[in-house]
Amino acid sequence: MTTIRDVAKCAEVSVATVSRVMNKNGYVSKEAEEAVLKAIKDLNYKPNSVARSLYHKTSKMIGLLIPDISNPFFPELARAVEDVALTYGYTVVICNTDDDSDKERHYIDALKQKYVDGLILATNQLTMEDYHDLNIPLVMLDRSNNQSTPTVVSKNFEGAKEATELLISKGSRFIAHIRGPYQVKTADDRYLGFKEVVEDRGIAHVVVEAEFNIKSSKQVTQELFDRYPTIDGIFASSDVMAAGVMKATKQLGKRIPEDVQLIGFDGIPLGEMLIPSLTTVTQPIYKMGTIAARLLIKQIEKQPLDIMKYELETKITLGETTRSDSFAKT
Amino acid sequence: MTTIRDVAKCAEVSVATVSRVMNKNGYVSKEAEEAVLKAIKDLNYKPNSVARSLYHKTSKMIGLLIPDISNPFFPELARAVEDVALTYGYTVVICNTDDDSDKERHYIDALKQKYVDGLILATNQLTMEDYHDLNIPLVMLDRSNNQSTPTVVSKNFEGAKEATELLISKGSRFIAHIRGPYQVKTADDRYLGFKEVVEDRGIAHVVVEAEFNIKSSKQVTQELFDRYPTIDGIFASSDVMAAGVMKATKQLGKRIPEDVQLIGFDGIPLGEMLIPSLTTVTQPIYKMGTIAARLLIKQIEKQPLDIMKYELETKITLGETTRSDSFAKT
DNA sequence: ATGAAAGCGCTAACAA
DNA sequence: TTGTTAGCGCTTTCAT
Repeated sequence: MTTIRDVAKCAEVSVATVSRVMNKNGYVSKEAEEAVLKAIKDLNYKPNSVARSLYHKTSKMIGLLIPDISNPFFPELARAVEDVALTYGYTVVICNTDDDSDKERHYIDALKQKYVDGLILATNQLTMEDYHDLNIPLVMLDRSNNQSTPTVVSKNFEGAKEATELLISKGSRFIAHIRGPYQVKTADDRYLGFKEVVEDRGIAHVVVEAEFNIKSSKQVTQELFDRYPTIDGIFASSDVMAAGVMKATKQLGKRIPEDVQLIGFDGIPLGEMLIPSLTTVTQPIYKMGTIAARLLIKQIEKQPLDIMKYELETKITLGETTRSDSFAKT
Repeated sequence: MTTIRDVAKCAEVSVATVSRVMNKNGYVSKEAEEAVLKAIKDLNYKPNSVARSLYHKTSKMIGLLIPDISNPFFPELARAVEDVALTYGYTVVICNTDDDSDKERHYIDALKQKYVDGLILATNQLTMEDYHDLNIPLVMLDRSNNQSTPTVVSKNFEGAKEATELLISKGSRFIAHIRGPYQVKTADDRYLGFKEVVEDRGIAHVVVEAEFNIKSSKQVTQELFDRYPTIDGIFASSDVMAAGVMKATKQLGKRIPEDVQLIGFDGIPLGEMLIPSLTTVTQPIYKMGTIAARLLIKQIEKQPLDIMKYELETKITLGETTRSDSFAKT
């Protein structure tokens, strides 16, 4: 590894001068600068970022904490964060917490010891106090929690309302909502949106809980139809869950959308791949990731934040799991 | 941030002693050790890994270079690598290269400057010489390239043969293979397996190229049926591609598996979510990731490698896109 | 058994 | 304009 000393020797100047030309600060004569630049090139010198980190107490790294990269909601988010980070010269470290507080704590410790410059939290098992004590820039992504930390979420409540209204407008009269885990804010907001609409409209409904995976939602759906065979509309709290619903209804011999209409939430690529393709509430996932990344980098670079809480619009993506002709029922 | 000096002061010993108890080497008296341990606990001291890195020229970080985390083949791989890394105390940095050599080079440079201990390459845009010059432990994952670097791949050639044979045994007589890009070794091997079987058996066939994404394969499939309406079997080089095939056939009014049988490759969770569920050649993706990670860590820790090239078995997963009754044709 | 001090590669304050 | 040097937090050699 060639160091700054090698460059200094080669260019016949001091290390300070080399440092000055690299960081473009301080006075350096034209000749000295050229000599240094040439030496850097000749030796193919790359400054050692560890040494830099040690001095500056920063690392040009940001941590992204997510529950599980295998869950198809997260790769796109991660990709967005990385793309933005790259353009600002940051490296992102993705950590899978499995919604386990010990893992989360472990990763946070490890990252702090590496002087990470900031954290994007798409998971939250710790208390806000814990997070606050970290004393580094933070952004909450997808799972909001409090007011004081910059947050990026989509309009889960409104999106859920629209989803429910869509099912009703297309003729569903007994609607089930498969909600996500109780602790998860996102799942709660969607549930509340659903609840408001069905209650307002006086629509028969039932709510059951499932995990955000296909297996759980499939099983829950089976039990649901066991008890309530006349359900004619389902709002699943995520697209992956909706896929589970489709599996279950297929097995039960119910037709989608003729017998049961289905709408998901998220708008991940999977939805389009399904047959029939999934009607869903699309979140701007990539955009959420980019905003979160920019918000974090702004904090790191001590720029003022104009907006603390981004609530992004969702939009309905019409697929084939809802009927095209309103009110028709086969 | 509390440093080793604070601990030393608190325990009334020198920093050398503190270092000794942390690293469990050198002689330390019982009393000194206890005092230090207590101080560490009291101050909630966490050693600074950047300083450590600077001295040791290692970072306990490994880099994982993949084309794109949004491609559903990679999250599980990444997850496996991370799980293993975690148990050995390593942090993994995932980098999306988009199969772009500049990006790959950029990331490799950035990682080297951070003293990453090793790299897992699930992408390869650079020459073997470039990789070799890096002079750090390497593992090639999924995309093998040469002999001298430890490699983990699955039996693409054999898997492709089995896939093709399955289609034939279940009655397909005019088979299309949608292969992946020419430069990709994996795609080549699968193509060669296909070719061997159809030629040996004298089965009518056609091969077209597509990218490893749904859009490309959908379009290619449409063109395929335009020219060869009598195709009755398709072997897609990946599951995502197979999803594209399903989309296209649906649109063309062809039934799967009655009119056309379909088999994919990979065994990603998506396959099961599809309706009908996908018959595919399942690779042990998670296992590949864990082996690659262990192989890398072994090298980093200077342990001998007993096997340089892992070629893992694939297995056929029967879904609903192939017929259950051989030779039956509706 | 323990401490003082040099050094990992870099930056910045201070001197010249 | 440039060089010398202390120091970022840690490890390890060399004295003691």
